Amino acid sequence: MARTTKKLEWPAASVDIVLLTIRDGKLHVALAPREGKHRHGELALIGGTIHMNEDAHLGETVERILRARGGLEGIFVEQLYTFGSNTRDERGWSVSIAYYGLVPMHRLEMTSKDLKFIPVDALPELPFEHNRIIETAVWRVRGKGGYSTIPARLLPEEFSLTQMLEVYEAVLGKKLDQSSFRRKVQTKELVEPTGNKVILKTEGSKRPSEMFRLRQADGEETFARSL
Amino acid sequence: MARTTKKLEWPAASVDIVLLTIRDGKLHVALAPREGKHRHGELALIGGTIHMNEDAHLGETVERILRARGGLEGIFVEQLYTFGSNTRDERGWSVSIAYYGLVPMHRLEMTSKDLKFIPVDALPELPFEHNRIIETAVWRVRGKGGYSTIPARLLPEEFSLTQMLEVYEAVLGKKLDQSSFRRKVQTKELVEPTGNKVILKTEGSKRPSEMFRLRQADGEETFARSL
DNA sequence: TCAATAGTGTCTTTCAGACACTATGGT
DNA sequence: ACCATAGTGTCTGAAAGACACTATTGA
Repeated sequence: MARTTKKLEWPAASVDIVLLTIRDGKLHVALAPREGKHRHGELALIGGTIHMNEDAHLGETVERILRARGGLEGIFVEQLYTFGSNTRDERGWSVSIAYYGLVPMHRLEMTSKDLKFIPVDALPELPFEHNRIIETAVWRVRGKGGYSTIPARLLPEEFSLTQMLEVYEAVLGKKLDQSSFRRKVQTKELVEPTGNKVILKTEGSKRPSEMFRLRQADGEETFARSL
Repeated sequence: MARTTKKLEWPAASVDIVLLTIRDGKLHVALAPREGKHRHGELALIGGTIHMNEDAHLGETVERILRARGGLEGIFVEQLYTFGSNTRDERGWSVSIAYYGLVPMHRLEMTSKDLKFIPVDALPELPFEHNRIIETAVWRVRGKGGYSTIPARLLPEEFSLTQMLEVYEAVLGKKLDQSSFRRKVQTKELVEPTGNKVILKTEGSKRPSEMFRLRQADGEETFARSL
């Protein structure tokens, strides 16, 4: 089919990661100033190209990028969507394989110096269709995610059910009933007690909470229903 | 970062489509013998490369491929997942942006001559990780899809509720209760009557069925539940 | 009037949502 | 004893699953 046997040209391919976390009860996304020469210094999603000699598969590209960004390892990451067109990058046809990741709140600080966390509902105009990519990630976490244990990945290893409730409220953007939430989470055995009791609220703390950890979800099961 | 400014090499990128349909009450996938010189004649998913001069975005690549395959237009297609590694194609690093599509049963015949429809649970060994891609598509349709109106895209424009029930049974791989199914589908207003009554079963037909069409789903809403 | 498929009614169980209640421990 | 937060009990209503029932037509 190719008219000549000259080497095929492929579209530029990169991996972009929508790193989400919670600050002040609201979802934030991590952005960083671009380092190369193209659009140098502009805020954008963290990302990079596939290093064909180092990376065996896309997952390794993602891990490498996260490691380079200040030692983020072992966080929850999932592929989001692949965006490709001849308009999203002025240099020509490009494909962005987008992932999203959830960073536990307490690990915010240890991430690389020049990451900026911006509330997802107050984003500036970003290059390369990154606004759209972030919207897609938020939509995914709120939709499919809101009814699964995925948002719990925003919590520290050990957490109280009140904290967990608050994370779900932040993600879904609405108040939830405490009683129903506890019932669901416990009867479905999504969490298990660690045996510890801790007083959490910074001031005016009274009764300590039972602490829980996420029960190893076999394949991130969703808590949905049937037809 | 690049050691020299020689032109960057990008991984090979292609789009592969898992075309699903129902035959004899079971899910089948469309495969075609490969046409290029590499692995010529081997059965594989339909797909192709991005034509950077013709295709404005990935959606157009998909549409072009489907058109080339015997005039499939206007069928339901959705992006599935992107697979990328240095092992899935022996020629080197490659990325496959996979889509899945649902072909209404009655349009089977008009598709290109050399498409073969194989039951998804009786696939031969396929090249390029295509088995895994098909598994992912089936898993997606059964999971997320099973609780949405997506499987209804396997039906003709106009269908009876019994036909619809049968499609869902085929997709989910289990019997469903007729009464509950009708209730759900009607109270949620997923379908609307066309006003026609038709006798469907080829032989020994008796009472005619009300015919329905899919009500234009605003954004393919899922019928799931809450936390 | 019978055969065959289309379509309905109703009971039970499950579970979300609402909301009032009790429990614990620091001050 | 009091207060703030942790955690429980219980009622109601919606909807799924099971299953028996009625309806409509052709032959």
